[in-house]
Formats: sequence, structure tokens, C-alpha cells
Amino acid sequence: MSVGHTGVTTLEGPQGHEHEQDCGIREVLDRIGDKWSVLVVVELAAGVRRFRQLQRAVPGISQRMLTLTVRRLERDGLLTRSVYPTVPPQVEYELTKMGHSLHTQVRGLADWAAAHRDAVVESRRRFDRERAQSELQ
Amino acid sequence: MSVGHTGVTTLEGPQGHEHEQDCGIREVLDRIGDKWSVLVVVELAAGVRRFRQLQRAVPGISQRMLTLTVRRLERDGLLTRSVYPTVPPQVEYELTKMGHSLHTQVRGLADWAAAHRDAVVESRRRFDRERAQSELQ
DNA sequence: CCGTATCCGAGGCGATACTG
DNA sequence: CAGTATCGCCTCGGATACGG
Repeated sequence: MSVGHTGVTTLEGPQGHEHEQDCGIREVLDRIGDKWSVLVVVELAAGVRRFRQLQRAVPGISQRMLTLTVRRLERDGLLTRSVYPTVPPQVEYELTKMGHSLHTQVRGLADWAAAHRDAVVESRRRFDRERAQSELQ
Repeated sequence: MSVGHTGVTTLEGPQGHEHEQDCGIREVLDRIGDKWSVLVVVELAAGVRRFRQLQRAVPGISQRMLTLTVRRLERDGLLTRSVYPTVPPQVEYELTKMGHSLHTQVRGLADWAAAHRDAVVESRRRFDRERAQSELQ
């Protein structure tokens, strides 16, 4: 894998595909299927953000993961990173047009989740209950 | 965590959230953000499938992961599992109405991916090239 | 403030072997 | 055919410390 650069744990996201038989879905998931990307996109959809702002806006994220996440999104052309050589340094992140178009799709999923959350919860409850039943014998 | 049942490694998917500050997005990702769920949903969107059929349709998936994946989707009410006590046993999986509605959203993402794949690839190329540059000094 | 480097644990997932 | 049980790798990601 040609270890040439300074070893940022790899910017390539999850990792290499191999088969490619599906549609482009695996491709998307390998991009934004990780723990934080989507949340960052959503936050940035609301407007320009600085590093700290992002970190505060996305509750559990660590500094390391925020860095990795925005770098990958930048690499994919989903956001831009603007460095202002002030003191202290200041960096602004902003969604690109493509980033916003992705956000639209993500909104779709979020809306779906909101609309079906109750049904999912109820389904799980039933499933678990019935499962508990059959375990008594 | 009340280890009561037969230990299927947990059907709860990824694992428990904790903060909940975002929208319902983390929720969706915890459901279908794993390696296989979406691919199974997509395949089932085409029609009823049996276990083997699914496994063949989703190239890299192992027997274990297919089992876990369909169980979780069933638990969430996204698909139904019908067992026919024939010999040999025969089990059919079919998307529920809710499963199909999810599929619609997933299609949206897939279409987005298809529409922007080239742009993403190009963006990466540029990013990596420029990165290689600055590494020479 | 904005990163990067290193260490390390947790668990997702694959391989394999075994039941009904 | 459909599913379960074990085992172990390997990668993601959190904690921490340091640099510009």
C-alpha cells in the first residue's frame, strides 16, 4: 500500500472495496457510513463553521476524529477548508455545492427515521417479547 | 446487560447511543450504517428471496453476517421472515412496506453517488496530488 | 486555536465447524 | 437449506500528549 506520507492513519476512509457488484451504494457507505461524517455534513449545512464550533456542535466527537472526518470530506470535495493565517490560527469549513446536494439526500433519510422511529421501536419490542416467550421453552 | 439468551453476539446492531443531540440521523446510521444491511435491503427490494439467494446476490457476505443482518432487519420491522417447514427447510425474506419506504431513500443516496462519483474521484486525485507536492518540501 | 503522533481497548466481521 | 457456536484478526475510534 505504498506507505509514503506522514501516516495519518489513512485518509481513505473505511478501506478498500474489492468486488463491486452492487450499485454505487457500498461506495456511499464507505464514504459517509462511518460514525461522524454525516453529522458533520448536517452541521455544516447550517452554515460556515470553525473547528471548535464543529466540535462543540457534534457532541461526542474527539479532536482526532473531527480532523480525520473533515479531511476526508475535503478530499472528496464535499467541503472546503479555508485557513486564515491569523494569531491564533483560524480555519473555516464550508460545504461545497456537492456537499449540499449530499445533505439533501441525508435529510431524506433523517426524515424517514423521524417518520418511522415509533414503528421501529414498537417492532423491536414485539420481536424481543416474542423471543423471550420462546425462550421459556 | 442481562445476559439471558443464547448469545447471538447481540441483535442490537452497532450499539447503544448515549447523547442524542443530533436529529434522527445517528439512529439511521446505527441501523443501516453497517456493512451489509443496505445491500440486503436493495436486493430484497427486487422481490422475495430465500437465504441462499440472498447470499449469492450479495457477493462478499458470510453466512454468519447474513443471518445477523436479516435478523436485525426483521427485528426493526423492515422485512418479514417466513419459514416453510418443508424438507429441506425453506425460508423466505420479503421487504415490508416500511422496508420499501426505506429503500426509496437508499435509492436516493445511490443515485446521488452515481451522479457524483466522477467528481469525487477527480477531487480525490487533485487532493492527493497537491498533498504529494507539499510533501516534497 | 488547530492540528498531529502514539498507544490501546472494544467489537464488527470473517473463517470454520457443527446441528436440524 | 438454514442456522448457530467459537475463535481470532483487524480496524475504528477514544485518550492522551505534544507541536505550530
